[in-house]
Amino acid sequence: MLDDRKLDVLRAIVQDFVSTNEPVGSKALVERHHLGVSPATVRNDMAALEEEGYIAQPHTSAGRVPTDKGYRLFVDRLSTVKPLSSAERRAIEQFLDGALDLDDVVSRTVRLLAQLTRHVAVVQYPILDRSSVRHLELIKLSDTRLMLVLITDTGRVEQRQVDLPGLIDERTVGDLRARLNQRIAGRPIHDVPNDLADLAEAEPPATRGNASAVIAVLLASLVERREERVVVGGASNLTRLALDFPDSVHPVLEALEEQVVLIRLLGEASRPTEVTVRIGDENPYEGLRSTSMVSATYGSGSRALASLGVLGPMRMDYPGTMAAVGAVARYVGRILAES
Amino acid sequence: MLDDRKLDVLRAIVQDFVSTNEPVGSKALVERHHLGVSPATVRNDMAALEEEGYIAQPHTSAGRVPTDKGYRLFVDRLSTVKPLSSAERRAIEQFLDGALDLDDVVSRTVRLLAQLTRHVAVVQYPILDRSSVRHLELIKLSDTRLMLVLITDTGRVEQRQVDLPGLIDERTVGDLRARLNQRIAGRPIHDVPNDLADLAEAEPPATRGNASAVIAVLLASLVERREERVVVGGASNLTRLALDFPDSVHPVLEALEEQVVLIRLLGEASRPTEVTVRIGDENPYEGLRSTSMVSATYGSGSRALASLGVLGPMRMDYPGTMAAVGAVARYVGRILAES
DNA sequence: ACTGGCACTCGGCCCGAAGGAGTGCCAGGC
DNA sequence: GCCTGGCACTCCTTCGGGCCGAGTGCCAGT
Repeated sequence: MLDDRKLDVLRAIVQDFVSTNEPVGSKALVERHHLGVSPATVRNDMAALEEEGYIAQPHTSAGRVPTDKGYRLFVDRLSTVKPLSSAERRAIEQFLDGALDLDDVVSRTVRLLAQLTRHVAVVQYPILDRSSVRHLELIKLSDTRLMLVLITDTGRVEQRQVDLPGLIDERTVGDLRARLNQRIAGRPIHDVPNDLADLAEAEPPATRGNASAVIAVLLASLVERREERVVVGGASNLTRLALDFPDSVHPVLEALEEQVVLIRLLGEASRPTEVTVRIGDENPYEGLRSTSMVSATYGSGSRALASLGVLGPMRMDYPGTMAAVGAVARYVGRILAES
Repeated sequence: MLDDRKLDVLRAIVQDFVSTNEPVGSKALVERHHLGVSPATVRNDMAALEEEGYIAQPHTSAGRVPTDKGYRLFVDRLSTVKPLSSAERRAIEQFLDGALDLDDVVSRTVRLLAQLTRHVAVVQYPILDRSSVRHLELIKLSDTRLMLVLITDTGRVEQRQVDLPGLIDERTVGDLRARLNQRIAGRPIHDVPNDLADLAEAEPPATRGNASAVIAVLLASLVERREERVVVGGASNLTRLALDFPDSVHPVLEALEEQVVLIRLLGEASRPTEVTVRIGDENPYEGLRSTSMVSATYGSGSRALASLGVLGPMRMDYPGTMAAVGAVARYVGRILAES
């Protein structure tokens, strides 16, 4: 049905359309790519490709434009990996190497991705549930109030205030801190609820109320932020390519403000370091029907921590973008593993 | 020069233009506002206002549009404070009351402001330099490595890793922690460098190297982030009003990504709770020449912590926006004072 | 000092013509 | 049987001209 030449034609159409943003015609195609056949032949192939739904005409007497399905085929079978230039490699290292803490890693990564791909970048914080406890700190604010600070091995810091049912002194705070850390330091957050299940009961009656209050707040903090955080950057890249969004960029910008949507999009990415592409109507969210998202999961070692990616028009340089997103994801994973 | 009626005319022009986004003519003016004079008279007034630079014509035979100077006069002398509706008041309380920690306060504030004003919201984190130390925590990661966590009274948490020149044990870490906190807990960050100036020297020789390393990192962390953090939200409001930006929204979006620009804009706001308006070309930044920023400083008590505000087209509802920004700033200040 | 009247200006919109890119199809050649 | 050159056709885009109407500035009159 689709012989090699037809696939070549499709590839050429995608490449030309991506670079010119204009429907590409048969004549222009044979001029710019050495297909070895005449425009008339190409026209026949195009008709076949259109029949199969890989390309479409904006109107009669216009050239062809790839459809979502066409881009999909291109990404799956027709594109070759484009290695990063050494300049890009260097940019990644220089950009990320001086990061001070997790916030800094994330914000630098967003800027880096946006600059590298010239699209909108989206970076998710390491998912709490996939991290481990590094340390739990209790700070006495007053006789009935503590501040609880949870630090994870990925560098996330969560803090909460705890109102205690009874009075507490420094000594007891210290004891409680020691006991809690003994139980949960180094443990996956996922297991913490279990680890602490019986701790309050084992506590001497005098301090049991306070201990329970602390544990309750701690456990609550682990689920509250289950809706994880994402950071977005490079939104001005949208307006640079405004022509590519038929219904204007407004719905896209709106989608970018819906954390939930972004998290869901990123969340569906696959295995660590593998790059996922979601094209046009493969997108679950209405406002993103004319966009593509290229994402990858980053992690330290074999542990997937969270995902990052970029969002752009369907007409994008898939090989280049995929290479950049993949490289950044790998590098971020490495940095987080080190710290 | 500008008698009362001319000012009335200017006020009417601003109000009409803000609500219709069309140059307003003399006839429409007398119809919609009971000025008590004929269109011809209004035309004379308009000519005078144009002479003085308060209004302008997009082209001959078009109505008049306020200039930057016209908006300025309107804001300074012609607008009356618009009290918030009770629904808005309630929205502010409901939105901000459940905030868990500082990150949460900031992100909720951004969303609240964007929703309330329907413009782009910008919120700055409390400036480190204006906060005080609540607690400094040292966590031993390995024999030569500590994590340093600084918690301020405004809820900011800064963390850094410290590589030590020598070995260290838990006991020494505890001692150092205690000594540091004794010196700086409760102190304004501003004074910390002074407070710690002689601490390293007073340290016993055996631990002096490590103590110096910790102090160095701590002091560095206080200046590194001197470029303070801001959070932006509601960018989709820009495209909703795309018509209002002659050169498209692109430069505005770009400016929004320049943290430095935003910080500078916010930083020039005035005294706590007072609302500042910067209109069009009063803006120091090129890309924001066709926007207005309404900002206010928030603080706890009399202490100014940082600023927040919204950015929108010059054609905005100044009284309403100013009221909203002011109210939110006051409320945020109150919340931070409580915690 | 205000008003009604009037000539004038100029952008927006509609329309039709010209131009051009691209297609589909067909008949002929390798 | 597949490819090619040729040709008629479609339809978007661009451009120019003419009409319309909103709005102005000015002037003479009250």
